[in-house]
Amino acid sequence: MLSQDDSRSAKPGKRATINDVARVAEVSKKTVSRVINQSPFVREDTRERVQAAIDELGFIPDPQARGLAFRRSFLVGMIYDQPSPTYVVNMQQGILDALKGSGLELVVHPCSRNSPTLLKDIRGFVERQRLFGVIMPPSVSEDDAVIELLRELDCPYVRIASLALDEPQNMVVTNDWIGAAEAARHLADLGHRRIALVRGLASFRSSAVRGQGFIDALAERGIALTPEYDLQGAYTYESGVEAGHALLSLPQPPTAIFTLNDDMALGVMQAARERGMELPRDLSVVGFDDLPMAARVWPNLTSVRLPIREMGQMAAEKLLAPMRGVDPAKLQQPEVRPALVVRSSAASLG
Amino acid sequence: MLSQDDSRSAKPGKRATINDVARVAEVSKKTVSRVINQSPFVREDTRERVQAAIDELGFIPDPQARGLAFRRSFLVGMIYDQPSPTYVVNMQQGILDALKGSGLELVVHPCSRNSPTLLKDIRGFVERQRLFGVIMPPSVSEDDAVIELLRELDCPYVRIASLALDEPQNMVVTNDWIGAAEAARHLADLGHRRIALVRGLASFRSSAVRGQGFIDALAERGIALTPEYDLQGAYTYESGVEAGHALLSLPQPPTAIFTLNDDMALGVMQAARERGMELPRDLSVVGFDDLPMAARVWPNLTSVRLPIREMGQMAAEKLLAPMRGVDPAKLQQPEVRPALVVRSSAASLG
DNA sequence: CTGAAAGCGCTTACAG
DNA sequence: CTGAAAGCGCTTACAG
Repeated sequence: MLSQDDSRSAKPGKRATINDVARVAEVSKKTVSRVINQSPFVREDTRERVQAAIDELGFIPDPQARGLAFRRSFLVGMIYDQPSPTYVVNMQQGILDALKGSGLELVVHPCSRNSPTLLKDIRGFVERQRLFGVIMPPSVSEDDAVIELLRELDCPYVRIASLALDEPQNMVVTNDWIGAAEAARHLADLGHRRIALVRGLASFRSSAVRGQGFIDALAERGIALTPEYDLQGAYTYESGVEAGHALLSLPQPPTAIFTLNDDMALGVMQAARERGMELPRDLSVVGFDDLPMAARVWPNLTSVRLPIREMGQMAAEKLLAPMRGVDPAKLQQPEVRPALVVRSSAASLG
Repeated sequence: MLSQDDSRSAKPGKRATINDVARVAEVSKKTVSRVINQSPFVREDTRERVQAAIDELGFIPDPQARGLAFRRSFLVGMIYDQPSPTYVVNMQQGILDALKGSGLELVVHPCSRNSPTLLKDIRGFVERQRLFGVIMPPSVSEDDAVIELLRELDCPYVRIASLALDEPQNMVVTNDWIGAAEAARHLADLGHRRIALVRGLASFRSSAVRGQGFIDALAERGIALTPEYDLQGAYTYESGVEAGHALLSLPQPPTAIFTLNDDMALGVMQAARERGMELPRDLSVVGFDDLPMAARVWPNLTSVRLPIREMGQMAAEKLLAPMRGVDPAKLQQPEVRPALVVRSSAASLG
C-alpha cells in the first residue's frame, strides 16, 4: 500500500499534476489551484511552500484541463483577411511577443470578407475553441457583423484600425494619417507642387484616413489636391499600373505621386518605365507599408512604415490586461507612430 | 422533477453536450462517443439515430474535453525559422487547407535555431499543449536535435526539406534541384555561356541541392561551372549585392547570374545598377522563390517557384493520415514540382 | 454491438 | 485563509 503511494510520488516519465504538487506541499489541490491562479487568499508561507513544490516537480498546469474547467481555452485567435504576408507575419510575431510566458498560444484564422460563410466560419472557430480572445487587423476589424457576432458569443476582442471604431479597451488605433502627412510634407519639401494621390480600396477605412492626412498636410503647404490628381486604386499592383498611366497621360502630368500602399507604388513605377521615363529623375514616387521590397527595388522606394509588430503586441496586451488585473481601458500604451523611411525614389524637383 | 428534465433538454443558450445527444438518441454517451470517433462497432441504425440527434442539436464535441481524455490536443503546431513572410503565410494557408473540417487548429511557433533556449522552448510548447503533431519547413526541419526531441516526446511530425532526411511518412521532399536545373537550361537556351551561381547559406541543405541541380544541368549542355563563378552568399539581399560586385568586377565577368533566392537576385541587380549597367541588356538574372516582388520589380524577375501552399497541405495530410485510417507512408501524394516562371530579367545574349 | 463506472487535470460553489 | 465535494465534457478499460 505504502509502496504504491511512493511510486505515485515518483511517477517516472509522467508529468506532474496538481495532485502531485498538493501531496508534496501538503496542502489541498484547491490551494495549489489558488497559487496557480494568483489568488490573494493564500498565506504567504503557504504560497512559498506550494511554489517550491511546483518548482521541484517542474509542474506545468495542463491548459486543456484548465480550459475545460474554466469554460474558456488558452488560445488567442488572429482573424485576418490581410493580403500582405509581411503584415500578417509581423503581426503574428508581435502578438507572440506579448503572449510569451503567459501560457497562451496563437491560433491563426485567415478569412475572406466576401465569403458567404464568413460569419458561420468565425462562429464555429470561436465557439468550438472557446477562444480566450481574438485579434483582428484591417479590414476584418472594420466589419460590423463580425464584431456583433463576437459580442454575442461573449468573446473578448481587440480591433486594429486606422480609426477609433470601438471603446479604447477593444482598439489599437494606428494613426495612419500621420504617416501620410509626412509623405506630403516630404514631397512638398523636395519642391514638388504637382503632386498626385492614388488611393486604395474605398472599402478599407485606411484609404480615407491616409488620403485625408495627405490632403490636409498638402493644404498646410498651400497645395490643393485637384480632382484629376486624386485617383481611386485598389491596393493592387495592377491598379497602380493603371493609375500611373492615367496620371502620366494627363496634359499636365504630376511630378510626384503618393500611393497608399507599396504595391501600387511599384505599379506606378512600372507604368512610368513603360512610358520610357527614368526614375526618380522624371517622377518621384512614395509608397506606404515599407514592405521588404521597398528597400530592394530600383530606385529604392521611399515609404511610410507602420510598426506592425508593435501593433500586434499592443493588441495582445490589451487582451491580456484583465488576466493581469489591469483595466484594459487604462493600460498605458505608446501611441502608434508611423514613420517615413526616406530612400531614393522621391527626389528634389529639377 | 420532470420539468427539470425538460428544461435540461432545452438548455437555452448553452451548447449541447454528449449527454444531450445521448438522451435524445436514447443511447449511452459511450455510443455517441463511438459515433464521433467513427468506431466501426456501431450498428448502422444506431449510428443513424445518433447522427440525427447530433444534427438536431447542432452538437460539436468540445476539443478541450476530448483532448483531456485523449491526452492529446487537437492542435497542429507549425515550428519555423523561415525568414520569408511569403513562405510562412503560404505554408500556413496550405496547412489550413488540409485541416479544414478536421476539427484541428493551427498554432504558430516561430523560433531561432541559434537561440540557446531553442530545445527548451520547443519542448515546453509541445509538451504543454500535447500537440497533435508538428510541421516544420526548412531550416528547422533539418535540425537533428529538434527531431530527436520530438521523437523523445512522442510527437508526430512532418519535415519539409529538399532532401529525404527521414522516413516517407515524416517527409515532404521538395525537389528543388528540378527548378534549379530548369533555370540552368533557360539561361543556356538564351545563349549564355558565362553563367555564374550565387549560393545561399551553407547551413541550409537547399543551397547544396539547388546548386547541384544547376551544375548538373549546365554540364548536360556542356558548360562547366568554374570556381570563380561559384560564389557563396547568405540568402540575404546584402550578400547578393556583394556577390554581384565580386562577379561583375571579374576580368571576364559573367553574362548571366543565377542566385539561389530572390533576395540575392535583387541584390545582384542592385550591384549591376550601381555599376551603371542596364538590365537585362548587360546582365541576365534569375532568382529562386518567385516572391510577389519578382513580378513587381523592373525588369520583372524570372524565378523558380515552389508550390509552398501545396507543400503545406501535403505535410498536413501526412499528419492527418493516421486519424483517417490511412497509412501515411502509402498516402498517394503528388510530387512537388518546382516551375520556372519566365519573365524579362533574363534575355537572350546579344 | 452497447453500457455503467472511473478517470483525464483542473476549477467552481459551498463550507468552515 | 483552507478544504472536501461535485463538475467541466469527453474517453479508456472493463464487462456483458
